[in-house]
Amino acid sequence: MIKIKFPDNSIREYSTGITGLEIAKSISHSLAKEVYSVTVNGEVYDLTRPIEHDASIKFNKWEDEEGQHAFWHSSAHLMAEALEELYPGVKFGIGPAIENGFYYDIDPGGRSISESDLPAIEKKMKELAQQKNPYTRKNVSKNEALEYYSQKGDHYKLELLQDLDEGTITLYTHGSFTDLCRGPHVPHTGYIKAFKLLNVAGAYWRGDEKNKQLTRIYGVSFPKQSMLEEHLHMLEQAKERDHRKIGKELELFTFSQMVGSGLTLWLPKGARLRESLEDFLKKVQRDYGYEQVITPHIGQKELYVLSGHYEKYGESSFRPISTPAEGEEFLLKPMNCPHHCEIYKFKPHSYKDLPVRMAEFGTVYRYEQSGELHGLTRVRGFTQDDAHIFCRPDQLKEEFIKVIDIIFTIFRALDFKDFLVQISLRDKNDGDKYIGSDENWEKAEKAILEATREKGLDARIVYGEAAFYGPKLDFMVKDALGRKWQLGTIQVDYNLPERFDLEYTGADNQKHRPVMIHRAPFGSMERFVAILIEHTAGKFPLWLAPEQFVILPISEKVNKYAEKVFNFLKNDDLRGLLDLRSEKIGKKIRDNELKRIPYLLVVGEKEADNNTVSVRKQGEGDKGSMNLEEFANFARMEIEKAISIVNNPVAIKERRKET
RNA sequence: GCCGAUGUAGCUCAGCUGGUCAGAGCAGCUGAUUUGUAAUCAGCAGGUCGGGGGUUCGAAUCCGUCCAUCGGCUCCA
Repeated sequence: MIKIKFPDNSIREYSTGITGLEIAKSISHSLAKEVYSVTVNGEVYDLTRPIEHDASIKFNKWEDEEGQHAFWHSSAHLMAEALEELYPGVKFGIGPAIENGFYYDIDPGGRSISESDLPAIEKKMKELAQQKNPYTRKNVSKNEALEYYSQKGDHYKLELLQDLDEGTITLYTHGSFTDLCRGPHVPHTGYIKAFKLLNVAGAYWRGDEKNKQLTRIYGVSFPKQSMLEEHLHMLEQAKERDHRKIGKELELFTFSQMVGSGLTLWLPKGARLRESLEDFLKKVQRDYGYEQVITPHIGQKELYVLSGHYEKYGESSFRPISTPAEGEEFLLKPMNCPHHCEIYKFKPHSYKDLPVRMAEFGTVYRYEQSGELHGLTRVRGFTQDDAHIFCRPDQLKEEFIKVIDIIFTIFRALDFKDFLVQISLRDKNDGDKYIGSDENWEKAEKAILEATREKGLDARIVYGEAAFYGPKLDFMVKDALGRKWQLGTIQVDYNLPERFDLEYTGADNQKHRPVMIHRAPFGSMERFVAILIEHTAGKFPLWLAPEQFVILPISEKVNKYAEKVFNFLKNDDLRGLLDLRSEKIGKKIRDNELKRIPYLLVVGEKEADNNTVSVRKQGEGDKGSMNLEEFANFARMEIEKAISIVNNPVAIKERRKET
């Protein structure tokens, strides 16, 4: 007999060699139907794998990552079996469960598999699933495994086997298919009731472009058909929110073959949106003691050789621009920091001047590979909401806190409620990788940790993820569909001050090296606008909407009054339109709703008589009537409420010092 | 860059196996309509079917090439 301990600390006795599934059944049949794997003393087991010793166990249901993982991984194997039956001789790479489903990398030999082949594969999978073939686990010696795969002629699996240790190797078999696999799997293929193969893509073996390209088939599966349908619906919704689609519909931006791919053309409405974001951040930054600077789009090649960026971006990016002068070369700037360092060097600095905070919406150019381009999120020219803070080491923590405040202000204004924070520190065992003294690193890391703690951030700390030039703090937001996006970043840099020989004079009348902080709360305007579009589905908050209101006269008889309302509101600093078309009111409402204009103001004879507007809010319908001043105030309040700055005592103190 | 797919009017798309196949809806223009909370009606105009080649008596339709766009290119057996 063995003792099994459950998560609630209760203990039950079972006979040795009992399986997870049998234990689950002994508790209740409904439980047994809901579990997909079982964690035994921290190791995830198949439900059908015997438990030989006393153990603490935890059942993994669909809600548990380990449960989903086993389910999707089993689905990948099911697909592999189908592929082997349909395409005899196919070779297999890896087939893991991923965040939202699974994939398998295969080498189909001379054949090519395209999306049109997926239905046939799905059909075969369905057939194999209905056979309810058990997934059986077998411990094998390395030699046995090597022999199996050399016989099969699958050199990918043989390569994988090279890296595995004797005694840890297991094979899983279901139906006619055997795969080298760590497991765990669900008991049999019949568990996989609902699935869909989503797309086919090329993927390099082991992710290395020097290796052969395999065919990757992505899929997703669920224990119930309804769950699959829900998931597919979610994917549909994501498609509907695609910033490229909405960007076109709302006339925000476009690309032109003539101008070049990856080079954004901001249309008037998109430019207005971007401008509102920039104005907002400029205002916030002014309050936090930043100074705007403006620097050119190109710089001498030597500048980037000095900064080290030439090494990183020079060869693989836009080629240097040569001039009629012998040996003179310029580079499109891939980063703003070298320019800002030169501004810092314009005059000597005292410790009393620091920190110096320099901000610029600086446009940079990097040559992304053609296949990497993607809407606004991956482009070849983009504008960073960049700033560099040059400060003393003892000011790091306070500066971090202020940047965090700025980022919070933005998140609040834009309604990003869910976000994750990651602190990337150095790996102390890998000291050679990093530039800067131990003492400085110590200080910087401590500053970040304290700043995040003081701000009450629940940050994930990752060792070894720091850049070679300094530790960093990253923010990731979750959008309305729960997708994660990397946004703002704050990075400490010891490297550039060194390379540019930046200095300040300390209280001791000695020269000291300032520390630099790079930070970009939005990241880049292009990427951020893309995220914002997908987050809001194009229904921007009032302060950002390119058109904030539209006046809809019921008939020509009230056009004069409509114009009066329009002029009144425009004078009140609101942006809007006047829809004088001779369409019926229903049509005007529909068209303007589709343009996602926040407020539709219907005016007819009734409104003209009373000096009012009938307010209709985008997506919400009729809100009743208001008089003109009332509506203007109402709109102004809504905007102010959104973009008011988080009250911050540090910022206020700073402002006083500067006046 | 690589693998696969796609590329027809401003937009969304139809056009199967090559022979009235150059179409529809929306948008645009013109006219009628003067309208009360998500599409009023009619007419007109719009494309050398991504570019440039080839096969063919004949190509949007087949082949190869270039360009662009889309899905991807380690979340490790």
